[in-house]
Amino acid sequence: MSELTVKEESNEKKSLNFIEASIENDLKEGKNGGRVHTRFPPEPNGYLHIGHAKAICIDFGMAEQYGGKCNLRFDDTNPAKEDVEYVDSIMEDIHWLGFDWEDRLYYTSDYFQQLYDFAKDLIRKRLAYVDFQTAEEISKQKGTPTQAGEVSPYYEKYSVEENLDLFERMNKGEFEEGTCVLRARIDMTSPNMHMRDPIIYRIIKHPHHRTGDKWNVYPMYDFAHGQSDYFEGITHSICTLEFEVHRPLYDWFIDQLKDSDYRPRQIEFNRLNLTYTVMSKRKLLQLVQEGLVNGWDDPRMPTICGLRRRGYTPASVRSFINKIGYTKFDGIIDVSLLEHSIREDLNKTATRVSAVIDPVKLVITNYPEGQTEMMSMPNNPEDENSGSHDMPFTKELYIEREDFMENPPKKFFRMTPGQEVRLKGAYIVKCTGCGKDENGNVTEIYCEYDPMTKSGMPESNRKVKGTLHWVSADHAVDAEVRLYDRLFIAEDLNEEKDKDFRDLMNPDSLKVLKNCKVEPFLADAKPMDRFQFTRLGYFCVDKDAKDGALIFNRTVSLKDSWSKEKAKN
RNA sequence: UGUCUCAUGGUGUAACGGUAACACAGCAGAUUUUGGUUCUGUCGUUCGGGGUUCGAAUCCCUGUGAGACAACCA
Repeated sequence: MSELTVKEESNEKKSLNFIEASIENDLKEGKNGGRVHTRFPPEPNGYLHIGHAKAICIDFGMAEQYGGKCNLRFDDTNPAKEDVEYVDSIMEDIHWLGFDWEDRLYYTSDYFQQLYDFAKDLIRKRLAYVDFQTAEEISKQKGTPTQAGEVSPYYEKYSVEENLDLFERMNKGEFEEGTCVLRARIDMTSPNMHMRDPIIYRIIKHPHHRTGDKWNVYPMYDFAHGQSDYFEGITHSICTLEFEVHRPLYDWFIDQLKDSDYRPRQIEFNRLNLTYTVMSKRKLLQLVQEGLVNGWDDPRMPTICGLRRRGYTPASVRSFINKIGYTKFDGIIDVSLLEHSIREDLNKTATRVSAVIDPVKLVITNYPEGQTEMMSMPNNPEDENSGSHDMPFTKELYIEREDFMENPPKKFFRMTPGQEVRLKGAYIVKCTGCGKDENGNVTEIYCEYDPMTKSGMPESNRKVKGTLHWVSADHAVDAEVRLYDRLFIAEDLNEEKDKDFRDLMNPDSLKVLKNCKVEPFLADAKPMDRFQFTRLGYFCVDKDAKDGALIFNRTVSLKDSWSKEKAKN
């Protein structure tokens, strides 16, 4: 489907965002030999979400736009938290979005030796020292944002040779986790906390998913990221705003490392927040682990795999990212913009089919018993080349229960006694009444059809207020339909600081309908196939579906002006 | 009583010293064999106070508000 249409939306004229402006400025000044080389650096400790999609689009997008390259680099400096499980899913998600790193797949662990050697250089230059204090002591000495830190008693305790020896012994495993660390020697009085002799190496005796038990010391993020950029020849290291305070440290290490004019530069943009959902890895993990959702790819999750299973197309996600822009303002995007993006895409591409999700029987009392007519239904009125498919029409049909009202409010244009409606693609019928059970529930609806109003006949052009979708009771196929709604009831979860986000979950975020009737054309639909259920919304076949057991996920409903009208009364 | 960053309609984003605009959302109407789509119209915006300038959303000062930073996480 539209997975392959990657570059179609890039040709529209747009003003430059601040990242593009700054890259173009670097280019104009001839920095780094006119190269643009970016990287996407996920930590393999969770699944990618739509916020990462934003990062992926800018990282790969800038490279593409300026004739450069973008590396994929797994930032695997903490073996205690990371796992190969995540590596594969991350690569799958990037590819699904339509981006490719070609042969440039790297791991920060590829540079462990270089980083280790660089750390020893710093020791030799007296710019790093081994500190045997506890985490609490170090933290206490670090001061607070408003109060300077104090110099560590280990600052000058050992000679260069002793520090070198100690660091090597740390790596040999002679010390237990937490007994000592290697710190860069910068400035304990710096107003920037990150410059107060940051820890650059700590002992972790947990096997690494790629290097096994080769190392007992692992570099911290700040000591790995910028240097890895440098080793790979990255020119623009684009990341989110919370790393802004780290930039002086990023630059400090690069200064110690560089031996030419080349230098990578960190640029920070605003992270994506969406209304009615959470975006932090920690909270997403919690939802999964506590069984509050059905896994990382639960269609209610803002994960890439969740959106995929929900029925979002890569093109729609990219178009959404394209609309929200990159700035330094920390705002929150209305999910309705995401929904608009997928409707916009699917309206052009999804085949229209008939499905009744809350069926009630409609009997056409004057239609011949046992007769079946095949009605031709256009696959997509938005696309003349999309063709059509046939749908059987019989005396007994199913229609939506909510499309009938015995005593309707004003502006109800659907089935009600005495009123004519059109059965889409078939005949105009007039409702004559309904049958009820002993509790007064409608069990059947009766109508008469006008044989002269079959679609295509001149009389079918008669003005009728309402058009209903239907399926033949004799031919309908059973299906399960899963209706999804927003996961949370609060618009901005960040505003609800005093509440646990789990208490703000929407109890109706998933409704499973088991007794749905779909047209026979759908009988052999396959997982991930996308459709528009006429008048209802966009749906895709869930991966749990099997032959003979159809399951559909609602991606998004159609816009519904009737429900708004109804709400007014 | 620190450092850094940010502040434009309800939500985002543009305008780069010269008429404040675009998208989404909302509202109203037209078209429609989907109460969908499409089309038209409409509502509504520069955080406050000073200054520079013929002219300020934009530059300067100041105030206010918001976010980030005190993990041996990334």
